[in-house]
Amino acid sequence: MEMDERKATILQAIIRNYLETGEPVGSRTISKYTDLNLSSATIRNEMADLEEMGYILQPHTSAGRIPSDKGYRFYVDTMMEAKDREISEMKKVLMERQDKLEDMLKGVVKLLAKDTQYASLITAPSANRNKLKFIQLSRIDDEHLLTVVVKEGNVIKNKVVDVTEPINEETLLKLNLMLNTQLSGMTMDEISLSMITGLKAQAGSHSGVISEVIDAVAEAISAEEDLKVYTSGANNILKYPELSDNSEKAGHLINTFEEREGLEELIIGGEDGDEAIKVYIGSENKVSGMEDCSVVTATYELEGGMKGTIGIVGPKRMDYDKVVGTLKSLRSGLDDLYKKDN
Amino acid sequence: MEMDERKATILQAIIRNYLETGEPVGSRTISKYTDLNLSSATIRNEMADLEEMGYILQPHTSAGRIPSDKGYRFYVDTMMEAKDREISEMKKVLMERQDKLEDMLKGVVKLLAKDTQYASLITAPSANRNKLKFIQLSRIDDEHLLTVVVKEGNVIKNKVVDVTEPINEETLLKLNLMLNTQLSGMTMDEISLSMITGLKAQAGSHSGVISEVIDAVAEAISAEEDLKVYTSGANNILKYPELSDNSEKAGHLINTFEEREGLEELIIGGEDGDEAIKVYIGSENKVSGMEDCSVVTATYELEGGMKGTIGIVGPKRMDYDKVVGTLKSLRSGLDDLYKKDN
DNA sequence: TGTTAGCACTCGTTTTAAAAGAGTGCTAAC
DNA sequence: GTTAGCACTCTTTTAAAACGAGTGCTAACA
Repeated sequence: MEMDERKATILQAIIRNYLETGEPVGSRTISKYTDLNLSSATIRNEMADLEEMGYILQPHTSAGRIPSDKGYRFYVDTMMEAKDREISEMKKVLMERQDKLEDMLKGVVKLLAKDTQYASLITAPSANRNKLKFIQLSRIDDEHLLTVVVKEGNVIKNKVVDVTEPINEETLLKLNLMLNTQLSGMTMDEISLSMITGLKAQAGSHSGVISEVIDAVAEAISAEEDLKVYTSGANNILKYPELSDNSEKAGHLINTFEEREGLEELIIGGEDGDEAIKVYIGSENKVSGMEDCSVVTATYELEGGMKGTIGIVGPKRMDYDKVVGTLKSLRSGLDDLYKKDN
Repeated sequence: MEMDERKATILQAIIRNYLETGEPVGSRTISKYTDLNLSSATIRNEMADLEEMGYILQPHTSAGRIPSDKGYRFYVDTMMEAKDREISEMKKVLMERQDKLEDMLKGVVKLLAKDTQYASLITAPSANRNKLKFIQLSRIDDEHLLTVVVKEGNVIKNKVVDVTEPINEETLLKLNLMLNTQLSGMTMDEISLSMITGLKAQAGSHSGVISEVIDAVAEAISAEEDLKVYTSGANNILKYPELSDNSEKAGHLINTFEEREGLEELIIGGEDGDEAIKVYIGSENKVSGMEDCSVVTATYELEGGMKGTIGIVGPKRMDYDKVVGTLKSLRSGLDDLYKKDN
């Protein structure tokens, strides 16, 4: 048995209808819905075929059909008609140009959740190339030293280092000079153990401080840490019975969003293909507890190679066309904006 | 009519029972529950009195009674028997002494939610006295200057300042010296407009930079901003029908926890009385959407006068004894720990 | 050979009625 | 002041019936 055009039309009609209503759809409905002019009996035959082929399922004997994961996949891959959507409200948020990136991201994710009615997340853009721009040691008081690490892209990290004996201003100047001469422009990988040993030797009695400073640098430079995630609309999960009926699972999902733990899984690992927008249906995504969800992700890029990800999590019957369209628009919106005025 | 001892005993029994079961409690139950040796009929009379006095309510004619807000309040104020609870698991988290305060707080709030089965929040400790310790300007590149502001308690803030024309190292040194001489040790209030004007004058052609730096200082020093809130267990709300039945309201609550907005309301404004642990029942707390909840808050203090708040949000029939006991223990746990080894 | 009308059958959902049960308030007696 | 008893109220539970959406199959049709 193979998928011919008529079967595809019927499958599409079934999915469209199910996305709208959330109810299993029967042959009679399709018979009227499509302009194929076929009787419900004929549709029934075709539906039996589609079921056999694995594109649709019957929840129970006397019910209509619902799409299977395979069915959704087919739809998304070949039948979807994503139109770019107007996202004027979000553009407005972008335009207001909060001086704090954080506020902007919070605003966007909130509007996204409101607009789509699905749970949403966004990660702060981060540069891949984690080069050290410069280091600055300053004396806070006799026991504490402040280490400021500035990375490429002007990302700043601080760490307070305890010192056992006071360090005078002169030594500090020397240390600063030494550190910057040797380390600026380096990436994590390029800082070798021998360099560290060398630095310590040069630092003489202050080698302990150097160790701590190097630690601070390592911490600052390792990309993983500051993958900040903002979320909104976890409560939308309650709106979809297929997700909220099992309150155990629903709670787990909500918790994931509240604590933002494990969400990285959604976002990484998708770097291989260069498709900017990706759809994961049901068990296609690996985050535990999200087997009944679909996830759509989009990567966006700001000037300077800063990349971030936007994600939408909803029921499998999410409105793929709409979501993909929205993300597409939002993506280019973010890009444009930053290219223009920064 | 006034509250005599017997009425109080009965009221207590009603509340205790209702906290356990969540069901309206009838006269017969109380007759057996207490050791007053009274028949259900007598209890009924007393209950009628208690209802008239406003301590209990009848959801409908043929149902038992449930406590009113006034009833809960009476219970909490005069009848509660909070015992300090063993919070060994949390102590363990504290002991492990995450080098990051953030991780520690996340751990604590998570365990707290798990232990109590209510939604929980904790704010990062912050010093009240927002004195400036020192300022450091550094050159990032020709267009950017880094401002590092260190506050009392070694809290650090950064800001990148755009400059129109390059500033050389020498000028930078001068500016640094100038700023620190004049500003360190100051609080927000003490930095007057005349001082700022003076600084600008001294800075000559770089007065623009000074303005920006002052802005950074103002931003860093204003206490309000970095009231970081960590939450956990919002999903516990789903466990209590009285909160989750109205999924509109439940969603709103969950959203509040997810986005951590408006939670400050719970926490501030309670500074007046010096009771460390406070209980807000139902409409006693002002956060919108929490009329059906009770909130228990505790303030904790770390060395150096750093203060933070812990909060528990649950249904009005929350187990006050347990929650207050837990918070009491946790509070002293946090205190002890930091006093000991920092 | 593909399409369709017709019909028996399945199975979840809704409706309806009845019964059960929990609890009260009141009265009258102890 | 306390309590047994009883009628009454309202919700919850249970059971049964009716409904209805939808299917699969057969047989007839073009």
